[in-house]
Amino acid sequence: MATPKDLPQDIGTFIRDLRQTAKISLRQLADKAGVSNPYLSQIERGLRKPSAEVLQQIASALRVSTPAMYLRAGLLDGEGQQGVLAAIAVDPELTIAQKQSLTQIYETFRNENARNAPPASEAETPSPDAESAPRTTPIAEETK
Amino acid sequence: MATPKDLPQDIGTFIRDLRQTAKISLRQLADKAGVSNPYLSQIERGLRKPSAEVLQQIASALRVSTPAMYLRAGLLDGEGQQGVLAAIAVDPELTIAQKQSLTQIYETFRNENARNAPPASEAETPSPDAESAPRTTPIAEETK
DNA sequence: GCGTTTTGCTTGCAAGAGCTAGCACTCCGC
DNA sequence: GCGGAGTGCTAGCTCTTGCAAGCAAAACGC
Repeated sequence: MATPKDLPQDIGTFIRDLRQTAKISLRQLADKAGVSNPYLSQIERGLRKPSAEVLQQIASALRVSTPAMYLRAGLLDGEGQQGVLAAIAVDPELTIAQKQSLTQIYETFRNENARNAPPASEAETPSPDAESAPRTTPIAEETK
Repeated sequence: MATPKDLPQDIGTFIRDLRQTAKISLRQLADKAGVSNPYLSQIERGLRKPSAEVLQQIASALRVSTPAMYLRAGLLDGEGQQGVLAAIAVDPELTIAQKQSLTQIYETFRNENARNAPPASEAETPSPDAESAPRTTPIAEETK
């Protein structure tokens, strides 16, 4: 497994930024997320690499979507094409057949567009990051 | 952390099913995924609970989307309705017209499912298993 | 000043992830 | 029969994750 040193500080910094934006202490977030506060401290400082479950718990406590947290941690890709297929795959409202149909239609569309050779400049969308941030609802925790 | 015993066997069974559908041996998949074959064996039998990174590697080797794998492992929720529409909206590979078409098809499907008000017994379909499998391109590995 | 509370961090440990070395078994060709 | 190749698994090991116990410093109220 990759050592925490190989991991960009992003996820730790990301979590600390969100926490500070929400104006809650490390202990408050740890309690809310159900992880120990020393461990959360280590995560924020990049000394430990949290599992997906821990990330999920922290995301929930910070009211950030799990995929956004995973994206930041490098556990999910931010490519838009994967996003649609992924979303279709996880949609509980679709039957299997419908998922297959949508996937095929989607891929047909993409093939058409590839044939038309769309401008490369449009392929680079930094939007995933920008989307994650505004989705965070600041949590003003009262002092205990 | 939850012990593997608490984890449904689903992810291990899921991986084994996909692997067998792809007609590759445990060793071939392990090599391809970059994990040790004993460990993959343990994962398949539910004796170990793999990290998200390992799941990602296995997903890639089996040509399954990472989110689908995570979903199965309980690392992602199946909240899809928002996800699909949002993903379509941000997909850089789709034209406006295509986005509209996909959106309409998606909503038609959902309306059909809502109208059918599927019996609760049918709503719980193990078919998601079968749905994921046919989307995997069978990998016929040559014997080394 | 004091004591108390809050804050973030250090340290040592247990449990679990993931590995290597190797085993037992099956199948095949000679 | 044999050996070789392929298969899935066992066992012991190292390292990492996440924790509990506790520390040092800052903030606060008296």
